[in-house]
Amino acid sequence: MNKIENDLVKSITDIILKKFEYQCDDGLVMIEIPKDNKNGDYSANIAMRLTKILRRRPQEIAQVIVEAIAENVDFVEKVEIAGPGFINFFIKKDELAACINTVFEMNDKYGENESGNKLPILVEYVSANPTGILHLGHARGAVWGDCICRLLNKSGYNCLREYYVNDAGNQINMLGESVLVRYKELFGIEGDIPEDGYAGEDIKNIAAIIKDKYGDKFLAMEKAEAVEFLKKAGKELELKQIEEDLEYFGCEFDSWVSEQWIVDEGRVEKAVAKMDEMGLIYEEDDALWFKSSEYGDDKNRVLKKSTGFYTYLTPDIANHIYKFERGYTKLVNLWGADHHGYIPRMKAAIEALGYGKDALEVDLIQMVRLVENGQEVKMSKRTGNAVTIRELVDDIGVDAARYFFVSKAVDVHLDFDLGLARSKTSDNPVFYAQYAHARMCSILRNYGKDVEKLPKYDLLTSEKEVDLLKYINEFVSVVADAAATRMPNKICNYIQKLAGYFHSFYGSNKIINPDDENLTKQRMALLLATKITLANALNLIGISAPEKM
RNA sequence: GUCUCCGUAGCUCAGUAGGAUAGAGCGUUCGCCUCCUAAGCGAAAGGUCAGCGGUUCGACUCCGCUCGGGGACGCCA
Repeated sequence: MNKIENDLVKSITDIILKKFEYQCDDGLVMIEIPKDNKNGDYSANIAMRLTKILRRRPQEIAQVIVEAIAENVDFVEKVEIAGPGFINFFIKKDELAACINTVFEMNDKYGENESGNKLPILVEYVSANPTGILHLGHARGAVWGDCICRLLNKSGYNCLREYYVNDAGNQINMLGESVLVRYKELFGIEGDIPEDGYAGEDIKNIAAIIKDKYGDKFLAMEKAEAVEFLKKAGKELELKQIEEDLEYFGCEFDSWVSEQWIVDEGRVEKAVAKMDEMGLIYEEDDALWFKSSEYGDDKNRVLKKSTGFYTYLTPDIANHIYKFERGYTKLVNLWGADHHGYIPRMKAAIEALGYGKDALEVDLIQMVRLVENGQEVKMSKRTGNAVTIRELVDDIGVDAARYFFVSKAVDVHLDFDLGLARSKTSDNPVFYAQYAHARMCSILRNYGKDVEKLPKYDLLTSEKEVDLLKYINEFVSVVADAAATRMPNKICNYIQKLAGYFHSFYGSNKIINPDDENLTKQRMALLLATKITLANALNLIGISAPEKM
C-alpha cells in the first residue's frame, strides 16, 4: 500500500473510532482505484461494510466520514458519497505526483517492500528427474518458480531456490541401462532400449561422450558393473545439461539437493527411525507402513516395500525434514499436476512429525499441452520427440517464451500452440511492453539533457498523467500482493496496464514541448519514473527491457 | 466411483480480501504518421460470466446441486 492509501486508511479508522466508538481493523478498510475516474482517484466501501456492525445506513456512515475527512485531511481535494455508499476521494494532484521523487530515490529498488518480514521460505521447483532434457512442461514450472522467488526476494522474504534431484531410484538404473544400449550401438552391437528406459537423443549424446572418454572399456565389463558406472556418468551429464538449459532460460538455483546424498547421509534411516519412535509406523505384509490416514490422507502409505527398498516417498520425507533442519519454516513446492495425489501424504508426514499442518504449501502446475497445426503433439522424454526448452527458446526467444508461461495462471491447462508462438512473435504482448520501454528510452535520448528531480510537479494534471501517477503509486502493493499470493501473472497484468497508460499518454501529449520548458521538465520526470517502474516490473519476471527496438 | 483443476466476447485469456457500466490481446469494421519509434493511439461491433438454486444492501467472485472438459487415484518415480 502506498503512502496516500495508508494515510486514508488511518484517517478513516481514526474517524470511525472517534465518531462511532468502534475500533475498526485496518484490513476492513479497502482503498481501491475506481475503474472510472469520475468516481475519484481512490474510493472506499467501508460505509457499506460497516452497516451491519454499526447498525446504521451506509449513507449515514459515509456522511460522517466524508465530513471529517474534508475537515481534517489536507491532501484530499474533494471527497463525496456516490452510489450505494461509496466514498470517493479526489486527491490534490501534486500529492499524487510525489511518487515521482520516490521512484527516483529508490531507482531499481522501487517496488521493494518488507511485507515478507524476513520469513525463511524454501521454494522447491522444477526437480525434474535427471534422465532427460527439460521440455515445455518443465519450462512452465521453471519460469513460474523463478518469478515467485524474484517476487519473494523483492518483498523481504528470505527465500531459497532449491532443486531436488531424484538421482537414487529405479529410473536412474534405467538411465544406466539405456546409456549402455546406445553405447554398444556405437560399436555396432544392436540392442533394445528396455521398456521403462529412455530413448531420447540425449542418451545417444551421452553414450558418444562416454565412448570418446573411455573408449571400449565397458564392452567387456560385467553388465551390472557397467550400468553402475554409466548411470552415475549419465546422471551427471544430464544434470549438467539441465543446469545449462535452466540458466539459458534465466532460471537459477541456490541449492541442489541430491536424493542419493540424502540416502548416503543416512537421513532416510534417521527419518524412518524417528517416525517409528513417534509411533507413526507399523508392519504389514512384509512392508513398512506410515499411518498417513490419521493425518488427512485417504489411506496409509508404504515407506519400505516388501522387497526391502524404500518407496519414492521415504527419501522425500527425509528431504523435507532436511529443509526444516536448515531453519526454513515455510516450504513451497511447485509440482506437476500429476503429483496431486501425492500432496496429502507429504503433508501428513510433515504434520505427523510436528512441523505444523500448514508449513508446506504445494502449488500445482497444470499441464502444458503442445499443439501444432491443430493437433496435439505428445511430449515424452521416452519417445524422444519432445520439444525442449532450448528448442523453444531458440525458436521464439527467452522473453517471449518466459512471458507466455508467466502471464497465465498455473492452475489452468495451457495449450501451447507452437505454430502460433512462432508465426506471431510480433503480436506477443511482451513486445507491447518492451516497445513502451524502448519508446521511453528514445524520448530520453532525444531530450538530450538529464531529467531533473523537481520539488513540485503541479502541472501533471491531465487525465492521462494522473492515471500514470496513480498506477506508478500502486506498484509496491502489487508486488507485495503478487508475492504473498505467489501469482507472478499479476505482474504481467500490471505491466500491460502500465504500458497501456504510457502509450495512451504518449498519444495525447507531446512530452518534449519547446514552448513550455517547465511542463517539459515535469513530463520528462514522469516519463523517467514510468520507465524505471516498467523496467523493474519486467525484471521481476526476468524479461529484458530493451533501450531500442 | 473418490479427489482435484477448469468453464467469462469468434479465438487466447485477465478479473478471486464480494462493489459502481464485466476487461485486454488476436480477429472484424472505421479513423490517426509534414510532429518525441504506427511493434503505437482513438473509436465501433462482439457477453444468458456453463445452468439452476442459496447466502445479502450487492455475486463472475462465497456455498450447494446439475451439465461439460482436463488430470490424479501403485509395495512407480
